[in-house]
Amino acid sequence: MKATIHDIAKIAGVSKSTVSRVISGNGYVSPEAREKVLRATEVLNYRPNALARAMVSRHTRNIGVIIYRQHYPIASHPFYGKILDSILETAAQMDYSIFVSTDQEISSRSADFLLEKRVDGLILISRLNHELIDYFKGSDIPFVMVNGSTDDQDVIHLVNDDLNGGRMAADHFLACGYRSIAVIAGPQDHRSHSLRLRGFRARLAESGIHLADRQICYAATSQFQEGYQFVHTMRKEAQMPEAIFATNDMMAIGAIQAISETGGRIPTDIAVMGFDDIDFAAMSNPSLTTVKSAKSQMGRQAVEMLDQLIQGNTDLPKRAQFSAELIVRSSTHSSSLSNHKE
Amino acid sequence: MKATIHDIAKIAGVSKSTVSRVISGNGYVSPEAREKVLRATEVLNYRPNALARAMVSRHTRNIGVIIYRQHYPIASHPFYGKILDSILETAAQMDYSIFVSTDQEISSRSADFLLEKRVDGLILISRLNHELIDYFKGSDIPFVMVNGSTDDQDVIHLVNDDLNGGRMAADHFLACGYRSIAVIAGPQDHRSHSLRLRGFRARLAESGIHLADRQICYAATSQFQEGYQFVHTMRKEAQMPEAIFATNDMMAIGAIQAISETGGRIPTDIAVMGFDDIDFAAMSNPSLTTVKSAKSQMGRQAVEMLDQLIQGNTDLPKRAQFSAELIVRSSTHSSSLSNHKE
DNA sequence: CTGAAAGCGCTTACAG
DNA sequence: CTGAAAGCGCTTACAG
Repeated sequence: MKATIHDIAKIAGVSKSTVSRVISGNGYVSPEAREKVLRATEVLNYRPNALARAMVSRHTRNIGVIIYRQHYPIASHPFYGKILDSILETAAQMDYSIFVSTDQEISSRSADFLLEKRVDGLILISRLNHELIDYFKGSDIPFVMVNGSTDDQDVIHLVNDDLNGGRMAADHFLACGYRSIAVIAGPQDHRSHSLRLRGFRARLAESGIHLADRQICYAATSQFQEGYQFVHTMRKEAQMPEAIFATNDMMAIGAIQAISETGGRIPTDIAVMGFDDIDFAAMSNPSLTTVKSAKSQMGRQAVEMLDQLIQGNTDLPKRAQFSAELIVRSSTHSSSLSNHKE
Repeated sequence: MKATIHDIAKIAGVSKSTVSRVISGNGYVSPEAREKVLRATEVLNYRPNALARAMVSRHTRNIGVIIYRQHYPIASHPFYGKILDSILETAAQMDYSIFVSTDQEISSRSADFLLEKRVDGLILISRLNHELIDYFKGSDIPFVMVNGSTDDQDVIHLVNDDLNGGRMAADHFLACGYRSIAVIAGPQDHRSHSLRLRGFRARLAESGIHLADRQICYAATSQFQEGYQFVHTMRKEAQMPEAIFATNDMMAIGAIQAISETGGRIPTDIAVMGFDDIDFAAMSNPSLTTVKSAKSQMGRQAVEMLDQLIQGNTDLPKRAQFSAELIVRSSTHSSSLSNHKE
C-alpha cells in the first residue's frame, strides 16, 4: 500500500530515475529494465503518489467546480445538479478528478482552491459578482463560467440561449391561440430569468400582444412556492388568464399544483408552461410543456473547454451559446390543433 | 500568487522554519517575529501550498465521495443528491474538501483515489460488492458506507430503518382502512427496497392481510416508468386495488401520473404512497404521502464519523441506523378520518 | 525562541 | 540507455 519509487528501485535493482521513467513514460528505458520495474510494481502493488507528482509536475488533474447558490439544494438541484452530473461524466472520461464546492459569493472560501494550488482549473456555475470575477481573472488559474452573466469580454462563459427560448415559449402560446397570458418571472437580476422574460414579451409584442405589468408576477426566488402562491393570489382577484408562462419549471409546477387543488383543469381551463425541462417536467401531472435548456451540453463543453485552457490553448471562443428547444407535453394544447377559446 | 515560504522568510528577515511556525501555528515564535511574518504574508498575498503541506503532514483534508450507480443521474438524483448536498454542507463546516466520483462497481477506477493518497478518507454511497468492500478494508484508508448493505461486522455503515419504515407505511394503510392493496417493489437485491417490502408485508400480515404474489409487482429498476407501467398493466387486467404502496417516491409518482391520465381520482378511487420523501413528493399533484428517509442526517453523520476515524478514533459504533418518519399528504386519506370504502 | 538540515515521493535536466 | 543531484514547498525534529 505504501510502496514508493524507492522500494521499486531497490527490488528492481535500478535507480529511482529509471523507475520514474517507466512509470511516467518519459525518457528511454531498455526493455529489460522496464520489465524488471514493471514486475516490481506488480509485486508491491505500487501506485504513484499523486501529491508528490503534482508537486513537481505543477498540475494535479483536478478540476474545481464551484456552484454559487444562496440556498440548498445544490447538488440535488434539478438544474445545477444536471450540469454537475454532466461535468462528472465528462471529467471521468478525460481522467480529471472533480472537487465540488459551493459558495455564497460573499465569502471567498472558494478562492482557497486556486490559491492553494490544488486544482488545474475551475468551473464556476451560476452568477457571481464582479469582484469575484476580477479576483479569478487576477489569478493564474484558468476558469470557465457556466450559466452566469458577465459583460466581461475576457471571461469564457457558456450560456443557454434564453432570449430565443423565451421567444419559443411565446411562439407556442401564440400557435395555441392563447391571448390572455400571465407570466411568473424569476429574479430579474439573474441572467436567465431576465432574458427568458424579455424574449417572451418581445415575441408577443411582435404579434400585437402587450403584456401589462399586472400580468407579470415578479417572484423573489425561482421556487415552487412562487408559482403556487401566484395562482392562489390571482384566483382571489378572480383574474385567471388562459395561459401561464413561468420562467422555470419549478415555478410552473407550483402553479400546476395550485390550479389542480382549486379544481382547475389543465390545459382546458388554464395552460401552463415552464422552462428548463428538468427531469420532473416529464413526470409532473399533467406533464409539463417547457423549453429545454442545454444542461448536459453545457456541463460537457465546460470541461472540454477548460481542458483546452489548461493545455494552454488561448484562442478559444469567449462565449458558447446553446440552443433552446421546445418540448410540448400535456400542460398546454397541442399547437397544431390551435384549439383556443376565442 | 506564487509566493512561497521562502519569499516570506526573505521579506520578513527570518528563517523558513520560523515562517512555517507562524503559518502552521505549531511551535513558539516571538511576538515580533510573528508580526513581521504576518505582515509579509499580507504583502505577498501568501497562501500555503496545500500539496506541499499534505506531502509532509500526511493528510490532505480531502474526502472522497464515491457514488455507486449504474446510471445517471447521480448528483441530481433526488435521493443520492440529497445525501451529497448534506455531505457538502457538513464538510464545508468542518473544513474538508470533497472529491466527488461515481463508479459502476465493476471498474476499480474509484480505487485510484486511495492508492494515490489524495484523500484522508472515503464515503461510499449505495451498494457495492464484497470484493470492493474487501479491497477497501485492505487499504489503510478509513471509510464509511452510506445506504449500502453489508453483513460485514467491521464495516461502518449508516442506514435508514427501512424495515420499520415499511411497517409505518402499512400502519398508515391499515389506519385508512385499505384492504385491497398492491405493491410496486424496487430491485430486491437492494437493501432498502427489500426491507421496505418486508416490513410492509409483515405489518399487514399481523393484521391478517396476506399479500399474494400477484399483488406485488417486482420492478427491475426503481424509476418513474416502473410505477407508470404497472398501473397501465393493472388497468388492462381490470384489477385496481384501493391503494398502492411503492418502495420509493419515483415509482409512486409514476403511478400517480398513470392513474390521473386514465381519469382516476387520487385518493378517492385509489390511494398512492411512496417512500423517501424526495423534494418532489411535496410538489407532486396530488402531493404524495410517503415515509421520509433520513437523507440529510445520513450525509452529515457520514462526514462526522469519518472525521472521527481519520482522527484515529477506533471505538465507533459499526452501524448507525436512522428512523423513518411518516409524512401524510394528499395522495392517501387522512388516517384519522378512517374513511374507507368497506 | 530560532535556524540549519533532512525529508515527504516524485520529476527533470545533466552527465556519463 | 542510466544514475546522481537538485528541487517542488512545505514540516519536523534537533541543536543552539
